Amino acid sequence: MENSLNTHILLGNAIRSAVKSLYGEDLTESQIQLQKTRKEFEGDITVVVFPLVKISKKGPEQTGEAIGVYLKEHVSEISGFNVVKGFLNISLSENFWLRFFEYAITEQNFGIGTANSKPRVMVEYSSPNTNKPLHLGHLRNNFLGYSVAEILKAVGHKVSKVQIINDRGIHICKSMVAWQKFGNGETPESSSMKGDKLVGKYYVEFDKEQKRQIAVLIQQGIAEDKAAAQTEIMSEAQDMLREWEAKDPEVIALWKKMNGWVYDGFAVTYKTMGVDFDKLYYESETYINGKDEVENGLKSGVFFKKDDGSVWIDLTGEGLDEKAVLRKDGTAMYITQDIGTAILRFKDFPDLEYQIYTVGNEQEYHFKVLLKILKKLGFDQADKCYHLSYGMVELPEGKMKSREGTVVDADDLMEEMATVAEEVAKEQGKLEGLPEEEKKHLYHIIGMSALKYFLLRVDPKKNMMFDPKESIDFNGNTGPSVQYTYVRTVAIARKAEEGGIKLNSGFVESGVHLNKWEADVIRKIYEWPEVLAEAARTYNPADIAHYCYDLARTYNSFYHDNNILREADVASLNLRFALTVKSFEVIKTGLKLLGIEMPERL
RNA sequence: GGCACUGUAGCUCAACUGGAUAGAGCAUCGCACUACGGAUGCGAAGGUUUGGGGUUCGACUCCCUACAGUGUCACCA
Repeated sequence: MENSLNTHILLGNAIRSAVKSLYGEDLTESQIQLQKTRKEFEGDITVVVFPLVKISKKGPEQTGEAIGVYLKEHVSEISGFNVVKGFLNISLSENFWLRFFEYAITEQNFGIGTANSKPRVMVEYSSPNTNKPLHLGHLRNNFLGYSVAEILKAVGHKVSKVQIINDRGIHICKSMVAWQKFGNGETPESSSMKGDKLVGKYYVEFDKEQKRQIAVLIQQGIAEDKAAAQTEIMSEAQDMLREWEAKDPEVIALWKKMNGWVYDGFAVTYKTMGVDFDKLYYESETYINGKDEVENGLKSGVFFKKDDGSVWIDLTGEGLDEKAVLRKDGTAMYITQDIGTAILRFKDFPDLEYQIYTVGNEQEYHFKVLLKILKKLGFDQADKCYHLSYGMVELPEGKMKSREGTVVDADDLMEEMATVAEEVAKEQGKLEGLPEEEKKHLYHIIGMSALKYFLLRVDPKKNMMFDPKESIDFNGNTGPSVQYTYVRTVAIARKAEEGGIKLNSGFVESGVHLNKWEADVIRKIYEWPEVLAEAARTYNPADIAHYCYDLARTYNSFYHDNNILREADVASLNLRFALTVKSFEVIKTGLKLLGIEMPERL
């Protein structure tokens, strides 16, 4: 935005020269405090004068008054001011707001940065294990990671969305063993199950058999903790892992087959979620890099070897513990693989500036350790790795918990959301008379918006409570309610167009006066670029969600008690039409960054 | 037990990073509307920001302390 439309630059400079001329001193950046004027006071922008009283050596009111007089005299955009306690409230002229708005409607990508104008950022999210289906926790993870990536893209970064697939290790061997023993050659086709569900089923089967065998051993007088490691089925899984590492052709073939099923299943789930990836990393490939890095670190003395052959790092000097990075049998661990992957990624993308890991907060310690290790290995880009940590999602007691455990399956939940959307829509008589196929699509869109909006509107780092019923309400702070407002603005815009009202500029010349509502909406739109920039800086999509909701409400507040297309002269009609169009453009852009689709009708 | 995060209206969440009288939505109550114990609109009520100290012009925000919740402290991932 040009400087004459940027209030911070405009007022910042003016205040600087005001203080210079009144009191003969230069101000630092931190002494100029500007904020949006609160609703209950008159004005647009507020200068906090407390930091200036030390310089003026006068009371806050006096100081504010003096600066206010100076500003009004020297800045043509300022139409008035008032001082309340230590707050100087400044009103900007209609001319300023109209000029801004004319600028905003000519920018089709208002607020969005120039594509690829900023350094590359990598966002990792999802990163599932391949032995079981995606669950509720993955939903928050995926939506958060996807949204952050889209936000960064919107402000101009090159973005690579990636995930690391944990396709290797004892967990997948468990599913394989169980399938061999109990599967009778069952496939996704023969059982008409999603592939990930099928493999997950055998993971559970393994667990059952394991428990059964443990019970038998305990009966034979073996201690419980030892029994777990001595079962026949467990040793079969361990054998299989060893065979896998030795690249036994039969084991590898089975591993590929079952992982293939899982990927097919995941693909369906990701499609429903509406997320995607630019590049996939597989642990089965990257763990080698990790072992190499450990090897190098061992030579340079960063790591040390214990008598049994396991390799460690001593982080007690950092206030952490000793940490193993390689098992005594030389096999790689979770962290080994992560060391390799981090370094590999910066090699894969030489222009990579920053890396964001979207991973749950239960792994905060893990990442602290990982970054320390990378740093000790002399990998300076460790400072450019950020753990985007998020809290757990809980559900209201009882409902929607799957039979056995506490795990809520992602596919089931998303399907349930569409069903609830259907119920609510039917109850309220919406969508009547639409073809069945279109209805189905809309139920899906509504259900997903409810889910996404609800999960994203909460500060990521906090644990949260997800209530499906509350999330899908067409009133209140929900995705569907924002969608609903959006659809209404589309209808109004359509009606205006049919009525021959055209979107054009020239508001400044036409001499329109802004009523309160119009001024409110313009001011709200003015905030958009700042909100987006802030969200990109803090990796927090919640800011965007709240903003979109606020804008929708601000817009709505007028719609409810006025017919905005009536009772106005031509210039005002044009302005209102333009406000309608711009409002829904901004809302649509905002929600798109959250991965929420906008229906054309509802 | 050590470390980390969290604690705001009955419930789910905000509060522009130290600013004005702590805001929304559900739920509740009142009014309007009416085929309706519904949907909608308007309005009201709801708070010692877990307790206690401190820092300053000013604290939900920063510091100390107590309490409560969650996570984590594996040759698991």
